[in-house]
Amino acid sequence: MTGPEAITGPEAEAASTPRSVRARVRAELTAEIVAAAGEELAEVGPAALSLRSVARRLGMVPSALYRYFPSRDSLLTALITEAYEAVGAVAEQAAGSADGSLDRWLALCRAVRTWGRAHPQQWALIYGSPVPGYAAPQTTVAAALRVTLAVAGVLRDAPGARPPQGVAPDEPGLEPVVAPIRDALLPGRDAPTVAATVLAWTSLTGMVSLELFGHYEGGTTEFEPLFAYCMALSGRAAGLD
Amino acid sequence: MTGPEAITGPEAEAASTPRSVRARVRAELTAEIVAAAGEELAEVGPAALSLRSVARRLGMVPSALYRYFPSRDSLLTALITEAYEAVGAVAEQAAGSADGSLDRWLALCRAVRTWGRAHPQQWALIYGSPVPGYAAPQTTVAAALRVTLAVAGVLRDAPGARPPQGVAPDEPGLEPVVAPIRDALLPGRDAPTVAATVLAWTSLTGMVSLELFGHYEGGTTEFEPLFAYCMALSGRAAGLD
DNA sequence: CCTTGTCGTGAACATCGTTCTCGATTAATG
DNA sequence: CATTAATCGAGAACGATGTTCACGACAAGG
Repeated sequence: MTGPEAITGPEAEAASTPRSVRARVRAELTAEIVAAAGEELAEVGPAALSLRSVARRLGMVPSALYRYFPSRDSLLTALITEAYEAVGAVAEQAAGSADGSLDRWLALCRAVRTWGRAHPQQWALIYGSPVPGYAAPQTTVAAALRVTLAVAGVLRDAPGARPPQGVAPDEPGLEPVVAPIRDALLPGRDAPTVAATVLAWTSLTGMVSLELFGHYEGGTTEFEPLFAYCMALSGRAAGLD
Repeated sequence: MTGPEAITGPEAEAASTPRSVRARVRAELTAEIVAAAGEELAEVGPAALSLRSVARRLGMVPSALYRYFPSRDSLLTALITEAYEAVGAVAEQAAGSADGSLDRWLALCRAVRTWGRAHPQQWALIYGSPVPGYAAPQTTVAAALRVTLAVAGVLRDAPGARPPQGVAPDEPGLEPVVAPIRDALLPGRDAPTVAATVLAWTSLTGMVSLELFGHYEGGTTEFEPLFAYCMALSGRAAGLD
């Protein structure tokens, strides 16, 4: 439940400079395990990820893994944070390599979709249904925040904060729901803009999930133009230009 | 892979009038199994759904279930179609019990979300990540079409077919992607409207999934106003009024 | 040097999906 | 009605899974 730190003892290896030799080889092996688990994940998917096959891949005996991860769930946690960091990184990079808020948004969307198509199992791991008895620990929500922040970053320095078009009559009770999101991500925006931003982010993950999970069976034609058009639509609704 | 029909033999019980006594008790027991599996699903979720515990719940021995379902996957298939039918039914009913295309859309959205919150495991089963080695058979895609048709029905008799506001410059290559969707669901609409409809449907599933899968950690405040506002936004963008 | 803690091994347990054989019971046939 | 054929449930078995435990081998620190 708490990740590998729970069994490393008091040494608290701060990931930068493991003091003893023991601690360093331990850190290396831990990384190797995560890497092997990542390969296994990419092949068989999250639900079928078997601790024993990860051990086989490393030439270890299954019980040896328990010196590094207290359970299969904690190994999954490591993979989850890794996946969040990966998609967050490509989102940040894409958002930084374009000019104009709408183009930055579109670049981010394309990058996220490309990453998802390249790593469908990791996508399923973080945006699919949660694994059975798994409760997301704090470390994963922190990693998940990274990609959310990348999205918010694009929206934050939009030029106009132009209120979304087609605005519905003010929904009563919108304000209290929107307040925590605005404070965390989009200070100063009005409630409709924040809502439109949430909708844009939701559309992005929803569209990629629908495609990856096989809910779009409209043939083999290239999906990209529809995706780009829809993301442009949602971006404009959120005030991008 | 093919469902229970694969082992019932040539009698082809047409679900209406099982001829022999044997066939009737068989149909009843099959229904009981699906019901017990549904309860189990609601408690432990799709990935942890155990064929043995379903058998225990019924006081049977595990191997006995194989007289009715050739594998655990086929049992999952039955649950999947059942879930699709259920959410399709509530969507149809909600869409029929309101006037005005936007209000019908909002009623449908609220009904779908309510159903999802009441049956999160079934939601995960159909809109979450697909189970490991599972390939959706034809029967499930037919059932999935039902809710899609309900959505399209609302959009179809929208008054204006008013082109979505904030329309982006015509994306090249939009037309061929949109064509099969238009032919199947929204004959006569222009490409931007069809795209906005896809976006609206995506936003609905995406928003419910995000909420159910715990990706919205903005506190315990009531999510409903934000949901309703966002769905109104996406509905208007698709030309509803 | 010797103690202490870490690590890999191997056996074990409970659970899972699935297959098989074996009586028992029911439906169809002469 | 008697006999044959089909269906069904029970139970044992196989390989696989996650997890726990006791046991040695080894390095670190006093």
